[in-house]
Amino acid sequence: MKTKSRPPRRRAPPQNTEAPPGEQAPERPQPARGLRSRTARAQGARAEGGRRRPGPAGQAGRRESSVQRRLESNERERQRMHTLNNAFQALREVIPHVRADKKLSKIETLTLAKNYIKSLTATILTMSSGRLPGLEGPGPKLYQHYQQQQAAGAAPEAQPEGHLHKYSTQIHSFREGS
DNA sequence: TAGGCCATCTGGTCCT
DNA sequence: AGGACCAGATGGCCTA
Repeated sequence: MKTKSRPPRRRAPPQNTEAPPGEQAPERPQPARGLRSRTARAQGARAEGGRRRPGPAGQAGRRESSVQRRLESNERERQRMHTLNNAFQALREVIPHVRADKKLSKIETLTLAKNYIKSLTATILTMSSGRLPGLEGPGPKLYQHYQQQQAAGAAPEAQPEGHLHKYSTQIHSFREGS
């Protein structure tokens, strides 16, 4: 895995939607000076060939309403992906990791989150099944759930210390930018 | 320059 | 029927 410290890339509003300019999402940044927007680039790419080239029915003969539906669908898909990316960003912000200057990739975020959750679970289990006699509620249930997971053959390395070690190792590997 | 990561478009499928 | 979801394709940006 490579180290990345690049600034967030700018996204541009769609160039080809029928929506009036006033309806552009305000949070959408303008394209960097001198750069074509992604939408424009994609449209260019479509014109240049590849899978996105309109089929025979889609060139001059495609009905206006069909084109309109496609544009609306594109916009919804864009919004959906923005929502997904916002969720990724929110997740990044609650996962402790060493290099705050380095933005975690999506796969790194998911992997780190998974192991972070496992390490927290292991920590809670250690506390609830051990030295906290007064603890009632989630502790024993959590422990039962954990044992069931183990019995179901979850992760072979799934020992409480193992999760913490794995998470810690992962953090360090990110620190070194590997 | 290669490889990783990403945004976007697109068509198919699922769901309400 | 229409929207949500998904995965493939594509090309740009960035770093090593």
